[in-house]
Amino acid sequence: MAATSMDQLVSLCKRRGFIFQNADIYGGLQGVYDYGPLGVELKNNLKAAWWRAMVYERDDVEGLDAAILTNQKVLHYSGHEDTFSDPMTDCKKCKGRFRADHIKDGKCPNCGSTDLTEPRPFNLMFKTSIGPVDDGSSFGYLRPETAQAIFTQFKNVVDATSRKLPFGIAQIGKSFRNEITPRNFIFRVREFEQAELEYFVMPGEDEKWHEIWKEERIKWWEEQGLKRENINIYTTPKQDLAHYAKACYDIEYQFPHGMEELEGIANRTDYDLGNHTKAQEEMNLTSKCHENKESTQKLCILTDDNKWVVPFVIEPSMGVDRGVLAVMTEAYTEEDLGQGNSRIVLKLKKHLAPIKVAVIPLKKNNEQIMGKCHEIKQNLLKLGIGRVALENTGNIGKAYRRHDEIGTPLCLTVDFETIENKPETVTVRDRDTMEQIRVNTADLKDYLRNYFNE
RNA sequence: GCGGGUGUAGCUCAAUGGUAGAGCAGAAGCCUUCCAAGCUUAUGACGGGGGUUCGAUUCCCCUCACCCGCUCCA
Repeated sequence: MAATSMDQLVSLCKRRGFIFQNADIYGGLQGVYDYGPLGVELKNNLKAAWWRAMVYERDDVEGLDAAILTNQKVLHYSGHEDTFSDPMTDCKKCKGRFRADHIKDGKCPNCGSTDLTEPRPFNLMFKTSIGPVDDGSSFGYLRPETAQAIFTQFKNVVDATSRKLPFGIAQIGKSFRNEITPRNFIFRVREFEQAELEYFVMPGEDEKWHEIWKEERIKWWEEQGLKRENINIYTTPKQDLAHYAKACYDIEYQFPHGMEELEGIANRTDYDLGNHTKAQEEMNLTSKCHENKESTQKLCILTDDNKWVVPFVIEPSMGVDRGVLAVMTEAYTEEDLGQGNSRIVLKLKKHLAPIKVAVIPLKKNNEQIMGKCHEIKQNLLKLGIGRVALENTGNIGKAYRRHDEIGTPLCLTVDFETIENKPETVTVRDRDTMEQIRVNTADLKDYLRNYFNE
């Protein structure tokens, strides 16, 4: 049974140090959160899993890490300046809010009232002045998506790597949107992290690749622990598509607040490369693009039969924070152990667990036991499996509960048998089954290596 | 931004127009103690600002944040 309310997760996140409200001591900042000691581990693990699947395990993807500050021209030609700035109008009668350009004849689309407020601009992009003088003459944007730099660096990447179609460029990083209403914990926030792949294909092969990526991504999410029954694939209706997309699948997940988007997989056609390319008239573009006299490059690639084409793009784009929320939601479990005894267990996949192994002394005021704990911890760190924690609570049962709650897959306990008997052994306790076995400390490294690599 | 709700310790919750209580967690210590709710000790809070009042955590106003709806979408 997964988490059923956001409150359960918010409470756990704060209590154990996964996620905090940003600027908490000053009353917070709307739609901005910070990742604490365990949250940063979990998030890094999720990003690493994505990078591994998207870049290392493929032969056709390169990585990129571009700047957040963005030249205004990039977002002008990308279409974001036009479409990410919506004048909004409120109906005073039914309290509805609508984009001003959706209102016909000055009437509210909902109730027909003509008692409307003046349209007010609502810019979804964060604008910031660049350089020492803040007179508005020089400004840039914080990027509203990581994708644009992949398009603007397309030619550089192709030239540097000699790639042929199909191939992709992957990037993980922060994006910023001035959301009208941040809501639902880390689900909709103003500063967030994306993991995006732009996969470039021959025009005409785009629909095939769109299907392939949809299946790939569902499979990946299942590997992160999400149950298929909690995932829904939503096909965006034509009229609701983003300005750049020809078609879009949303991978939705059953969050505590509802079935909502976790990842979008869009067919962006040749819209973006087309917009940012010069000499558009020579390019046989299928998209309606901004006329561009400022770009210095043709964003195209040579095919095997020596033709220059502007590729189509399939874009699987995941919200990293939403991913963290999803895997936590799925992993959150309350178990009844009988006799009024219960435990909370975060049944995270082991590659995502913030702490891989906890080393626990049976008795903390025994120098020999504590010394052995330190020794074992230092030894295990050399495995490179991730974070190994040394516990020094005096109560073994509480230590187990604590590590259940933060998802630590294995607890090693050093007891009197460890220091008194030969061969030297420790108990290894499994998070999900609570079962224990004794393992010879000489075999511990191999045991853990196998456990975490399987 | 609009409408509705909430805001007391790290977490979950009490009480009160007159010095704010508890459980759990956390800290130190005890216990040859393997699955929380044994023992001892110390620690910890009324989101922020203004007003009414002799006195405000409590009443009023503003503000900030969170939750629900509109909206949005990674």
